[in-house]
Amino acid sequence: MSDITITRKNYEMLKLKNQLCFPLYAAAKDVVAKYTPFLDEIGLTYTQYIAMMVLWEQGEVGVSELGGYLYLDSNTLTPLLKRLEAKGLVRRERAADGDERAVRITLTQAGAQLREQAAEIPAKIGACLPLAKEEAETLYWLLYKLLGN
Amino acid sequence: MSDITITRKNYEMLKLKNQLCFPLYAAAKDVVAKYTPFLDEIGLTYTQYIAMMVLWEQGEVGVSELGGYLYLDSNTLTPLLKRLEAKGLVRRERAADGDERAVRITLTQAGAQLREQAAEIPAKIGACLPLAKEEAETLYWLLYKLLGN
DNA sequence: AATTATATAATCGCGCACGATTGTATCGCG
DNA sequence: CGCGATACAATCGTGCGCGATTATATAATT
Repeated sequence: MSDITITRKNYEMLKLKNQLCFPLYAAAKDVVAKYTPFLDEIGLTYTQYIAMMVLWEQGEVGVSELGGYLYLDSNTLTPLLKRLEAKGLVRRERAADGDERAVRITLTQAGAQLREQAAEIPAKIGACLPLAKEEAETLYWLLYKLLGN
Repeated sequence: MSDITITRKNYEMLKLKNQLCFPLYAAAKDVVAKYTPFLDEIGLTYTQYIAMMVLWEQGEVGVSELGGYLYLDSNTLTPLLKRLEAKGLVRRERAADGDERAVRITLTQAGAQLREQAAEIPAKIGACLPLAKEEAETLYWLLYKLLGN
């Protein structure tokens, strides 16, 4: 082993192509971008869409409960939910009887009805991702493992 | 098969847990968050860090060339590079002789020296990701396939 | 040479993300 | 009961991302 190898720093790991995080970062942006044309049709952003998905499934949630599903906090969710409220898709109200701190998010009729159009999207996205079914399942599994679940 | 199965819409695919994109989105944020304490020590954000990585490797790049590596455009990069310039890490200059449209990004001495501290980061990150080496390699490969490469 | 097309970076606007703080309500404990 | 700790949502500031547009310089075409 030469003196050079010993004394010089090894910058190999610092190259973009040797990083796991970079393709993760880039692929996440890329896939969200694939949603955009479909989400534009129903007037939602990607983050608004996943928030609506939780509401369609749960019916009613609190802000921090929603944040638990989405890995987001009130600093992101409060303005986002206000925008969904402005579009007439959700209601935000503090229970008059119960805990005055908690804000309950519920679907309006328009918000509930939007589910029907949204239901077309997963299949459309699946069709334009360049992964075989088995690869998608492996990726799904690895991502949840990376998330620590 | 019952009438209900035929007439009702199937919302199964619309559930968060059946989506591939959501763990991708969440894991990307989560891993970037793991970088933050290390990047704080050298005063960079994650996006600034990957921009510096390209510069450390390439020495000198144009704005759109950099965008080609990072999947970003001038609308994101111009203000980011101005912030790196304000920190004294890069220079932005139009060639007096050549193409007056192109902006060349070069490292200052401080920017070049920062590489040494940054070189510690990949190993630290690798150590706190809950994936075995082989899993990380599979994930890496699947992400690049998803990116269309 | 004049005109049109293309390339390049910058600018603008909006919606996230997220660290940090604030204000209020509820809970736990003595 | 009182009071400190905790929970909850909102607010604030900064930095991305990105669609859309703009300004200018270069290239291509007639």
